[in-house]
Amino acid sequence: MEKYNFKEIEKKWQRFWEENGVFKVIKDSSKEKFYLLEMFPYPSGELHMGHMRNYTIGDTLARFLRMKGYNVLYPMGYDALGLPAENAAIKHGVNPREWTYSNIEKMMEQQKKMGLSYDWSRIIKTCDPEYYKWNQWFFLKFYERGLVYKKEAPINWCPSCQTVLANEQVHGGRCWRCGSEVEIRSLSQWFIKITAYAERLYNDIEKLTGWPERVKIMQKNWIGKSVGVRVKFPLIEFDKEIEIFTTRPDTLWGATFLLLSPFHPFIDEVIDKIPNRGEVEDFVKKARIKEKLIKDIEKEKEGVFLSIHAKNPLTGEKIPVYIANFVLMEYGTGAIMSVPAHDQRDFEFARKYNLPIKVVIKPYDGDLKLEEMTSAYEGDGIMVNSGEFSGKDSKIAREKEIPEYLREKGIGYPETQYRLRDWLISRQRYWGTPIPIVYCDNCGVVPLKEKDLPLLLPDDVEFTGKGNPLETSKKFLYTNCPSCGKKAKRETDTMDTFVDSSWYFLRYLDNKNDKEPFSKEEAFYWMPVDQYIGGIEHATMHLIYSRFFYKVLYDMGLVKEDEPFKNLLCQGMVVKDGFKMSKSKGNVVSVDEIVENYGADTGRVFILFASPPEKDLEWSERGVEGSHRFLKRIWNISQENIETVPDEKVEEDMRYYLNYTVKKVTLDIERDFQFNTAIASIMEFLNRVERFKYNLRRDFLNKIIETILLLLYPFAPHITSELWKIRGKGNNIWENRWPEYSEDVIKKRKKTVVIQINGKVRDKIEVSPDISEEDIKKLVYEREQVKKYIKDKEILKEIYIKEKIFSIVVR
RNA sequence: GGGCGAGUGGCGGAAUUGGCAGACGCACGGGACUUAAAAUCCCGGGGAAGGUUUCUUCCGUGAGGGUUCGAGUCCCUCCUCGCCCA
Repeated sequence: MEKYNFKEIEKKWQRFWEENGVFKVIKDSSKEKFYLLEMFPYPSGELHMGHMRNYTIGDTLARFLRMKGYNVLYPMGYDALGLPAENAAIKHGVNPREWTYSNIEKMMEQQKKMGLSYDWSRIIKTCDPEYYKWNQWFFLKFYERGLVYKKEAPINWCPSCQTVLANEQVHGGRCWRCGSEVEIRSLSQWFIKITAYAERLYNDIEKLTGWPERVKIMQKNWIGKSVGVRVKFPLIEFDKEIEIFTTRPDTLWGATFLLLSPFHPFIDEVIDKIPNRGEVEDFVKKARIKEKLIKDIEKEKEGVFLSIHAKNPLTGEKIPVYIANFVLMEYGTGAIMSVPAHDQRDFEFARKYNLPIKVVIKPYDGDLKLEEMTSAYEGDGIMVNSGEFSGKDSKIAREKEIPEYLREKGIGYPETQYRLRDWLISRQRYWGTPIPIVYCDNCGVVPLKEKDLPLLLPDDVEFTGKGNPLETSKKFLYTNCPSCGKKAKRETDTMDTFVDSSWYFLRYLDNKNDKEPFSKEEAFYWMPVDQYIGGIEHATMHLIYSRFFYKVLYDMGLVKEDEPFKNLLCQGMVVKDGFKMSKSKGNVVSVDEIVENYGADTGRVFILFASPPEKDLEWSERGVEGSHRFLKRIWNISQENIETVPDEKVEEDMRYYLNYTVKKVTLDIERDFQFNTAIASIMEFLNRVERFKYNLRRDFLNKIIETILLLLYPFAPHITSELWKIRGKGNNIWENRWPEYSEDVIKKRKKTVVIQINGKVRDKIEVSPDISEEDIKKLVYEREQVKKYIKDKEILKEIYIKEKIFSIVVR
């Protein structure tokens, strides 16, 4: 018997799979399809353990499902546009294109060494013009549908580098390269109107029955639907109204001041008409920068009086208008009414600036005294001091009566607000999809013609770290207007890379199509994705943008349903010594190292065995060795030539355990992707087989070993392929059907029934299945143990749970 | 502050969803093989007390209480940690 030479074996089978195109798939309506998708990686140049975990889970599932008879689409590609390539260009002077393509090569190499069974012929790289052409095509289609528009929006600006910074390039309010303090500037940028789909995105979360609950909750929070009213507060010093949005119209009578966001446009309108101009300007300037830069730090509630008053439209009271740093311009109208008695933040603000507090809701079972309040009462109750609504239940009144009343009086109207903002897709960067727009002095903003796509990224650009490199390309910048033919200038913004990843799963279906992004026919066959696997970090952005994109495609008639991902699995992180693997922590274990030292099969088995997929995985070198030992035992037992002395009793037992194990492994994978327990039961079975192998008929032992190989194939494909061949079973283990099990054999087995007396286990008996309660009762009371414990006692109760437990209560 | 989730041996983790807690693996201890070590194989194990040769009893799933013949699992209160949103 040869040693388990995993290096040679793995290389050999990987070559075989590739050369024979074993995992290529095509549309085949005679088979049930299964679209298995993993989140495609950014080609940073090296795969990390998180990737390996993601792909190991996917590949195991893919191989399992193929044996189950599905037509499995299992593709891979690269999310290849984006900032790091450009950073490398600035730092090391390498061309982003070369840098990216060489990284892709490296990563593919690593993925192949893991033995992943992708259909590589379907590969996509988003930086290929053949790919991003369709980003541009979608942009034009969305434009036609009124889903794309341009507007002013704030950006991070480094005054020293003369460039726009992405949020991740801002470190502690400073430029990541030169350390200058970052400014906020306003720039005209492209947006996609995702808010037009907010309601559908929100409601359809219900359809996502195969998604983890927490992801759905995160999406709901992200979309942030709230039902309320919009109310107009007339100003006293100006002939104007301030509009506010509130979900608590039942507290309108308690609004004792108004708060504006520091970004509220009204501030600029009145700034030179107020007495405390300097103070206000100061506050606003600081608040605007802080707001953008230190988003996640707990903000001290601060404000400034605008020297203006409004009139509460319901009480007629004169109330002051303040600017406050915690009011968001992005949400609602950028202005809120403050009801300090019934909102904690307002309460704190009122106390700090000595503003009036007015109680308008009392708890159902008590009183609310202003003097005694130490915090706001935010619950529901009985309305007081609220004109004709006094005495009503706040919860009931705000649903319908109050909004209707406001509408009648012309004060306000019901409205639904979303936290979700339109999607800003403009990036002032080179390594992205050019936006297919030109600016013409005659015709204004003109979209390119479809036939002129793709609009290619030019090569004559300079990477200096200053400004947008695209602006340095003479070839790119100037063109003729598609409409009038006169000289025109191109848009130099490129698209957010989330555009690329919003539809990539459709391009796999038809990656060589040069007439359309994908054929409808392929999409109708393969979509939706049956199982999507990836990290939880994409719970909101990517997964919302993709859902949105897909709904638009549905409206365009390109796909047959309006949700792209039927089932979603979010795998946990890979940690070591309690921390996420990272360079800064110095606890990184490289994929290459594991494949080199133990083999891909060992790495795969360890990753799947150490933890269930959705939980974090603690990396353990010893654990890896354990998995390697397990494979060596498989290697050895598969090739042993032993003399056996069959024993019928042993064989009968073993027949049960064989069937039981097949069932357990099958259900563990199918039910919940419980690969860890599936592998554990294969190990358990192997332990038993080794103990009793001398007492089994040779052909039965062969069947057992071969079943183990089939069960193990999805987890450890190389070693099982090799052993299958060595045993003379043929070249292609993967062409076998997944093992079947006999429910009959499992059922016929004698069952152990536990006997409990007063809740304590006192004895156990073996019974044949389907034994009647009468018979089992007889057996139970014959037992010495039972007699001992019930002697001289009164039997109060007997409980029998079929084939499990017989419980007696005595006194 | 709000929402969600988790807490089980020395460690990673099991437990058919209310029915023998700790499967499987790691680490550990003992033994076999060996000049020796590695590798491999076999045996052992939650804790405590008694018994003294493998048997008995008690305690035990973050803490406390409850429901139940029976709770890691269900309910209430609290503590700690993680994630998301403020």
